[in-house]
Amino acid sequence: MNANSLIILDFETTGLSPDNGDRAIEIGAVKLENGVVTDRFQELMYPGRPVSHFIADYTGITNVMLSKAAPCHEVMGRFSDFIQGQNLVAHNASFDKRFLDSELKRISSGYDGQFACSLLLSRRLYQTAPNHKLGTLTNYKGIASNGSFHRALYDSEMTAKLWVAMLDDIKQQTGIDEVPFSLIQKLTKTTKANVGKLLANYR
DNA sequence: TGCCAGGCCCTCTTTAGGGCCTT
Repeated sequence: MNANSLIILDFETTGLSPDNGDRAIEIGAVKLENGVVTDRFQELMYPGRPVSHFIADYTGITNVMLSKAAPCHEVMGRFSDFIQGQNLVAHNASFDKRFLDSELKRISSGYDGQFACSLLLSRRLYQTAPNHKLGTLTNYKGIASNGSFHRALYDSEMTAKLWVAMLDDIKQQTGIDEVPFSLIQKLTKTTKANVGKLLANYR
């Protein structure tokens, strides 16, 4: 596993639950190496069924756009190659993990990285934020936004910027130069009340 | 036609319920 890089990803989908037949319609991801975006992945994919008005409104992704896209199995095959050997991050990772697992299972593929969740980390670090939606958090951290939320690549780019800001805050509070993935996992699992103590004792 | 999830996290909790996040 590459310790100095990770993949930040975001799915747009036909709905909330792959167990109910929902499918991915777009995948966006950036590779973050030492805090810098060094690679990108973005593709629409045809899910084999029309998307609802709600999803078209929510994402801006229409059935006409999807009718010209490659089918899910082709896109996910390419994305599987993109993420091999990398740890993974998503905002509310439990959602994206369900769709990643579901779509890769359909093509008998998988991945070897571990997931971290920027939503869970932000709840630990930014306990006074108005809420922990991606758009609110980027605004809260003064991160400039100049694109459309609810598109996969844009959301993954914004999650990457939030991620870098959170790592910078951890570095500042601990004095360490690099934040190991294991510390992220530890922070994500501890109680909110213990975050300050964990960071203060981590040197 | 109508309806659909799941993990986290708090609290008036743990023999439970409801809000927050993601599409």
